[in-house]
Amino acid sequence: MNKKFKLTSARKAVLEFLEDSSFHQTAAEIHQGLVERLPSLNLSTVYRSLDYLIARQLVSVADIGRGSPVYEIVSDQPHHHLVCLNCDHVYDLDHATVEYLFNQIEADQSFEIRTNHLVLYGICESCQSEE
Amino acid sequence: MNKKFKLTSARKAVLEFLEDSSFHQTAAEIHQGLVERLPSLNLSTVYRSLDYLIARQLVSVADIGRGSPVYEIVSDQPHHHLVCLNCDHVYDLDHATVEYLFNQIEADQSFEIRTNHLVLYGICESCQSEE
DNA sequence: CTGAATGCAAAGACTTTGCATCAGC
DNA sequence: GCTGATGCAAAGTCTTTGCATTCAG
Repeated sequence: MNKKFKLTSARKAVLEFLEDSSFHQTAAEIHQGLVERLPSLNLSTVYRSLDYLIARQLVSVADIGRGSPVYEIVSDQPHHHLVCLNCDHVYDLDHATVEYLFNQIEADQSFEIRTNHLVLYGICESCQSEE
Repeated sequence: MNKKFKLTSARKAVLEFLEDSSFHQTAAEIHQGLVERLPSLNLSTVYRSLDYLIARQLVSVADIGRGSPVYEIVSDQPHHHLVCLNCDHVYDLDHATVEYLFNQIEADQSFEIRTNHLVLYGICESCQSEE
Protein backbone atom coordinates (compact mmCIF):
# COMPACT_ATOMS: atom_id res chain seq x y z
CA MET A 1 0.00 0.00 0.00
CA ASN A 2 2.97 2.30 0.47
CA LYS A 3 4.24 2.42 -3.05
CA LYS A 4 5.78 5.60 -4.24
CA PHE A 5 2.90 7.88 -4.78
CA LYS A 6 3.05 10.78 -7.10
CA LEU A 7 0.09 13.00 -6.44
CA THR A 8 0.23 15.57 -9.16
CA SER A 9 -2.24 18.40 -9.34
CA ALA A 10 -4.32 16.66 -11.97
CA ARG A 11 -4.57 13.43 -10.01
CA LYS A 12 -5.29 15.29 -6.84
CA ALA A 13 -8.06 17.24 -8.55
CA VAL A 14 -9.67 14.10 -9.96
CA LEU A 15 -9.48 12.39 -6.60
CA GLU A 16 -10.95 15.34 -4.76
CA PHE A 17 -13.68 15.71 -7.29
CA LEU A 18 -14.71 12.12 -6.80
CA GLU A 19 -14.51 12.48 -3.04
CA ASP A 20 -16.85 15.42 -3.19
CA SER A 21 -19.21 13.64 -5.55
CA SER A 22 -21.99 11.86 -3.78
CA PHE A 23 -22.33 9.70 -6.85
CA HIS A 24 -20.32 8.07 -9.57
CA GLN A 25 -19.24 10.14 -12.53
CA THR A 26 -18.15 9.54 -16.09
CA ALA A 27 -14.75 10.69 -17.32
CA ALA A 28 -16.42 13.49 -19.27
CA GLU A 29 -18.32 14.65 -16.19
CA ILE A 30 -15.18 14.71 -14.12
CA HIS A 31 -13.40 16.70 -16.77
CA GLN A 32 -16.30 19.08 -17.14
CA GLY A 33 -16.46 19.58 -13.40
CA LEU A 34 -12.78 20.46 -13.21
CA VAL A 35 -12.06 22.66 -16.22
CA GLU A 36 -13.38 25.65 -14.34
CA ARG A 37 -10.75 25.23 -11.69
CA LEU A 38 -8.09 23.86 -14.03
CA PRO A 39 -8.77 25.33 -17.46
CA SER A 40 -5.88 23.54 -19.10
CA LEU A 41 -6.90 20.10 -17.89
CA ASN A 42 -7.17 17.69 -20.76
CA LEU A 43 -9.64 14.85 -21.07
CA SER A 44 -6.86 12.42 -21.81
CA THR A 45 -5.20 13.43 -18.58
CA VAL A 46 -8.42 12.62 -16.77
CA TYR A 47 -8.36 9.17 -18.33
CA ARG A 48 -4.72 8.68 -17.42
CA SER A 49 -5.29 9.91 -13.90
CA LEU A 50 -8.21 7.55 -13.48
CA ASP A 51 -6.11 4.64 -14.70
CA TYR A 52 -3.49 5.57 -12.20
CA LEU A 53 -5.93 5.86 -9.33
CA ILE A 54 -7.65 2.62 -10.28
CA ALA A 55 -4.33 0.79 -10.34
CA ARG A 56 -3.75 2.02 -6.80
CA GLN A 57 -7.23 0.98 -5.76
CA LEU A 58 -8.29 4.48 -4.78
CA VAL A 59 -10.96 4.57 -7.42
CA SER A 60 -13.20 1.93 -8.90
CA VAL A 61 -14.96 1.74 -12.20
CA ALA A 62 -18.37 0.33 -13.01
CA ASP A 63 -20.27 0.02 -16.20
CA ILE A 64 -23.91 0.60 -15.47
CA GLY A 65 -24.93 0.60 -19.08
CA ARG A 66 -24.99 4.32 -19.69
CA GLY A 67 -22.64 4.37 -22.64
CA SER A 68 -19.62 5.30 -20.62
CA PRO A 69 -18.21 3.67 -17.53
CA VAL A 70 -18.55 5.57 -14.28
CA TYR A 71 -15.88 6.13 -11.67
CA GLU A 72 -16.09 6.52 -7.92
CA ILE A 73 -14.01 6.63 -4.79
CA VAL A 74 -13.27 3.27 -3.25
CA SER A 75 -14.79 3.51 0.17
CA ASP A 76 -14.08 1.28 3.10
CA GLN A 77 -17.76 0.61 3.18
CA PRO A 78 -19.17 -1.18 0.18
CA HIS A 79 -22.37 0.44 -0.96
CA HIS A 80 -25.03 -0.49 -3.43
CA HIS A 81 -27.75 1.05 -5.46
CA LEU A 82 -31.22 0.29 -6.68
CA VAL A 83 -32.00 2.02 -9.94
CA CYS A 84 -35.61 2.45 -11.01
CA LEU A 85 -36.05 1.52 -14.65
CA ASN A 86 -39.04 3.82 -14.90
CA CYS A 87 -38.07 7.06 -13.20
CA ASP A 88 -34.28 6.55 -13.12
CA HIS A 89 -34.25 7.42 -9.46
CA VAL A 90 -31.40 5.87 -7.48
CA TYR A 91 -31.89 4.39 -4.03
CA ASP A 92 -29.32 3.28 -1.54
CA LEU A 93 -29.09 -0.32 -0.57
CA ASP A 94 -27.65 -1.28 2.76
CA HIS A 95 -24.58 -3.47 2.65
CA ALA A 96 -25.82 -5.73 5.43
CA THR A 97 -28.44 -7.24 3.16
CA VAL A 98 -25.98 -7.86 0.38
CA GLU A 99 -23.27 -9.13 2.65
CA TYR A 100 -25.28 -12.21 3.41
CA LEU A 101 -25.33 -13.12 -0.26
CA PHE A 102 -21.62 -12.50 -0.64
CA ASN A 103 -20.79 -14.66 2.34
CA GLN A 104 -22.98 -17.39 1.00
CA ILE A 105 -21.18 -17.36 -2.33
CA GLU A 106 -17.78 -17.31 -0.74
CA ALA A 107 -18.74 -20.27 1.38
CA ASP A 108 -20.40 -22.24 -1.42
CA GLN A 109 -17.97 -21.67 -4.26
CA SER A 110 -14.79 -20.43 -2.61
CA PHE A 111 -15.04 -17.34 -4.76
CA GLU A 112 -13.78 -14.22 -3.06
CA ILE A 113 -16.06 -11.36 -4.03
CA ARG A 114 -14.42 -8.03 -4.75
CA THR A 115 -17.46 -6.22 -6.07
CA ASN A 116 -18.04 -3.38 -3.68
CA HIS A 117 -20.72 -1.61 -5.61
CA LEU A 118 -23.70 -3.53 -6.75
CA VAL A 119 -26.34 -1.98 -8.98
CA LEU A 120 -29.72 -3.62 -9.24
CA TYR A 121 -32.45 -2.52 -11.59
CA GLY A 122 -36.17 -2.68 -11.07
CA ILE A 123 -39.27 -0.68 -10.32
CA CYS A 124 -39.44 1.51 -7.25
CA GLU A 125 -42.40 1.69 -4.93
CA SER A 126 -43.93 4.89 -6.23
CA CYS A 127 -43.64 3.76 -9.84
CA GLN A 128 -45.23 0.44 -9.00
CA SER A 129 -48.43 2.13 -7.94
CA GLU A 130 -48.52 4.08 -11.17
CA GLU A 131 -48.18 1.06 -13.39
CA MET B 1 -46.61 -9.84 -26.20
CA ASN B 2 -48.26 -10.53 -29.53
CA LYS B 3 -47.11 -7.58 -31.51
CA LYS B 4 -46.56 -8.00 -35.20
CA PHE B 5 -43.36 -9.85 -35.46
CA LYS B 6 -41.17 -9.69 -38.47
CA LEU B 7 -38.58 -12.39 -38.30
CA THR B 8 -36.34 -11.70 -41.24
CA SER B 9 -33.46 -13.97 -42.10
CA ALA B 10 -30.94 -11.71 -40.41
CA ARG B 11 -32.91 -11.50 -37.18
CA LYS B 12 -33.58 -15.19 -37.24
CA ALA B 13 -29.91 -15.93 -37.71
CA VAL B 14 -28.90 -13.67 -34.82
CA LEU B 15 -31.52 -15.21 -32.57
CA GLU B 16 -30.52 -18.74 -33.47
CA PHE B 17 -26.90 -17.95 -33.00
CA LEU B 18 -27.56 -16.71 -29.49
CA GLU B 19 -29.77 -19.69 -28.75
CA ASP B 20 -26.97 -22.01 -29.76
CA SER B 21 -24.42 -20.05 -27.77
CA SER B 22 -23.94 -21.36 -24.31
CA PHE B 23 -22.66 -17.97 -23.40
CA HIS B 24 -23.11 -14.28 -24.07
CA GLN B 25 -21.53 -12.80 -27.16
CA THR B 26 -20.48 -9.39 -28.39
CA ALA B 27 -21.95 -7.94 -31.56
CA ALA B 28 -18.67 -8.56 -33.36
CA GLU B 29 -18.62 -12.19 -32.25
CA ILE B 30 -22.16 -12.73 -33.43
CA HIS B 31 -21.32 -11.20 -36.78
CA GLN B 32 -18.15 -13.23 -37.07
CA GLY B 33 -20.03 -16.39 -36.25
CA LEU B 34 -22.63 -15.77 -38.93
CA VAL B 35 -20.70 -14.45 -41.95
CA GLU B 36 -19.81 -17.97 -42.93
CA ARG B 37 -23.45 -18.85 -43.29
CA LEU B 38 -24.57 -15.40 -44.44
CA PRO B 39 -21.61 -13.84 -46.24
CA SER B 40 -23.43 -10.61 -46.98
CA LEU B 41 -24.48 -9.99 -43.39
CA ASN B 42 -23.39 -6.58 -42.25
CA LEU B 43 -22.27 -5.62 -38.77
CA SER B 44 -24.74 -2.77 -38.70
CA THR B 45 -27.52 -5.22 -39.42
CA VAL B 46 -26.40 -7.25 -36.45
CA TYR B 47 -26.67 -4.15 -34.29
CA ARG B 48 -30.07 -3.33 -35.68
CA SER B 49 -31.27 -6.88 -35.25
CA LEU B 50 -30.09 -6.88 -31.66
CA ASP B 51 -31.92 -3.62 -30.98
CA TYR B 52 -35.03 -5.15 -32.42
CA LEU B 53 -34.73 -8.33 -30.39
CA ILE B 54 -33.95 -6.40 -27.22
CA ALA B 55 -37.01 -4.20 -27.69
CA ARG B 56 -39.07 -7.38 -27.91
CA GLN B 57 -37.40 -8.78 -24.82
CA LEU B 58 -36.03 -11.82 -26.60
CA VAL B 59 -32.48 -10.77 -25.98
CA SER B 60 -30.82 -8.94 -23.13
CA VAL B 61 -27.67 -6.93 -23.01
CA ALA B 62 -25.11 -6.67 -20.26
CA ASP B 63 -21.94 -4.75 -19.94
CA ILE B 64 -19.44 -6.86 -18.10
CA GLY B 65 -16.58 -4.46 -18.61
CA ARG B 66 -15.01 -5.97 -21.67
CA GLY B 67 -15.11 -2.93 -23.87
CA SER B 68 -18.19 -4.09 -25.70
CA PRO B 69 -21.53 -5.08 -24.30
CA VAL B 70 -22.52 -8.72 -24.57
CA TYR B 71 -25.85 -10.10 -25.71
CA GLU B 72 -27.71 -13.21 -24.72
CA ILE B 73 -31.04 -14.94 -25.01
CA VAL B 74 -33.56 -13.98 -22.37
CA SER B 75 -34.30 -17.15 -20.52
CA ASP B 76 -37.19 -17.80 -18.21
CA GLN B 77 -34.64 -18.59 -15.59
CA PRO B 78 -32.53 -15.70 -14.35
CA HIS B 79 -28.89 -16.62 -14.21
CA HIS B 80 -25.80 -14.99 -12.84
CA HIS B 81 -22.08 -15.00 -13.26
CA LEU B 82 -18.96 -14.74 -11.20
CA VAL B 83 -16.07 -13.22 -13.11
CA CYS B 84 -12.52 -13.70 -11.88
CA LEU B 85 -10.59 -10.45 -11.95
CA ASN B 86 -7.35 -12.32 -12.30
CA CYS B 87 -7.89 -15.01 -14.92
CA ASP B 88 -11.10 -13.62 -16.50
CA HIS B 89 -12.73 -16.99 -16.14
CA VAL B 90 -16.52 -16.91 -15.79
CA TYR B 91 -18.43 -19.12 -13.40
CA ASP B 92 -22.13 -19.75 -13.13
CA LEU B 93 -24.01 -18.69 -10.08
CA ASP B 94 -27.19 -20.43 -9.12
CA HIS B 95 -30.27 -18.26 -8.98
CA ALA B 96 -31.50 -19.78 -5.74
CA THR B 97 -28.75 -18.06 -3.80
CA VAL B 98 -29.46 -14.72 -5.35
CA GLU B 99 -33.19 -15.04 -5.10
CA TYR B 100 -33.02 -14.81 -1.35
CA LEU B 101 -31.36 -11.40 -1.61
CA PHE B 102 -33.89 -10.20 -4.15
CA ASN B 103 -36.80 -11.28 -1.99
CA GLN B 104 -35.25 -9.57 0.98
CA ILE B 105 -34.94 -6.30 -0.91
CA GLU B 106 -38.44 -6.51 -2.26
CA ALA B 107 -39.74 -7.08 1.24
CA ASP B 108 -37.61 -4.39 2.89
CA GLN B 109 -37.87 -1.59 0.39
CA SER B 110 -40.83 -2.49 -1.80
CA PHE B 111 -38.50 -2.34 -4.77
CA GLU B 112 -39.36 -4.84 -7.46
CA ILE B 113 -36.13 -6.21 -8.89
CA ARG B 114 -35.98 -6.72 -12.61
CA THR B 115 -32.31 -7.56 -12.90
CA ASN B 116 -32.14 -11.07 -14.23
CA HIS B 117 -28.46 -11.29 -14.85
CA LEU B 118 -26.13 -10.37 -12.07
CA VAL B 119 -22.38 -10.21 -12.56
CA LEU B 120 -20.11 -10.27 -9.55
CA TYR B 121 -16.36 -9.80 -9.68
CA GLY B 122 -13.75 -11.34 -7.47
CA ILE B 123 -11.01 -13.91 -7.28
CA CYS B 124 -11.73 -17.51 -8.07
CA GLU B 125 -10.54 -20.43 -6.03
CA SER B 126 -7.59 -21.42 -8.19
CA CYS B 127 -6.33 -17.85 -8.46
CA GLN B 128 -6.60 -17.40 -4.71
CA SER B 129 -4.03 -20.11 -4.12
CA GLU B 130 -1.66 -18.48 -6.56
CA GLU B 131 -1.77 -15.09 -4.89
C1' DC C 1 18.65 17.05 -13.15
C1' DT C 2 15.75 13.11 -14.62
C1' DG C 3 11.97 10.40 -15.28
C1' DA C 4 7.33 10.72 -15.29
C1' DA C 5 3.00 13.49 -16.22
C1' DT C 6 0.55 16.54 -19.26
C1' DG C 7 -1.44 18.98 -23.43
C1' DC C 8 -2.42 18.53 -27.93
C1' DA C 9 -3.55 16.28 -31.96
C1' DA C 10 -4.12 12.24 -34.29
C1' DA C 11 -5.37 7.52 -34.45
C1' DG C 12 -8.37 3.66 -32.81
C1' DA C 13 -12.32 0.91 -31.57
C1' DC C 14 -16.98 0.44 -31.49
C1' DT C 15 -21.57 2.00 -32.68
C1' DT C 16 -24.98 4.68 -35.14
C1' DT C 17 -26.97 6.90 -39.14
C1' DG C 18 -28.31 8.28 -44.07
C1' DC C 19 -29.54 6.70 -48.21
C1' DA C 20 -30.34 3.74 -52.06
C1' DT C 21 -31.69 -0.93 -52.83
C1' DC C 22 -33.99 -5.12 -51.74
C1' DA C 23 -37.24 -8.36 -49.44
C1' DG C 24 -41.43 -9.73 -47.20
C1' DC C 25 -46.29 -9.42 -46.86
C1' DG D 1 -46.85 -2.07 -54.70
C1' DC D 2 -45.69 -0.51 -49.90
C1' DT D 3 -43.35 -0.54 -45.78
C1' DG D 4 -39.73 -1.66 -43.54
C1' DA D 5 -35.04 -4.24 -43.47
C1' DT D 6 -30.43 -4.43 -45.26
C1' DG D 7 -25.76 -3.23 -47.28
C1' DC D 8 -22.55 0.11 -47.69
C1' DA D 9 -20.12 4.02 -46.50
C1' DA D 10 -19.69 7.85 -43.78
C1' DA D 11 -20.17 10.16 -39.48
C1' DG D 12 -20.15 10.00 -34.39
C1' DT D 13 -18.72 9.01 -29.73
C1' DC D 14 -15.65 7.65 -26.46
C1' DT D 15 -10.95 6.20 -25.42
C1' DT D 16 -6.06 5.53 -26.27
C1' DT D 17 -1.55 6.78 -28.06
C1' DG D 18 2.71 9.44 -29.78
C1' DC D 19 5.44 13.13 -29.08
C1' DA D 20 7.23 17.41 -27.47
C1' DT D 21 6.99 20.09 -23.34
C1' DT D 22 6.52 20.77 -18.48
C1' DC D 23 6.54 19.40 -13.75
C1' DA D 24 7.57 17.01 -9.30
C1' DG D 25 10.94 15.19 -6.33
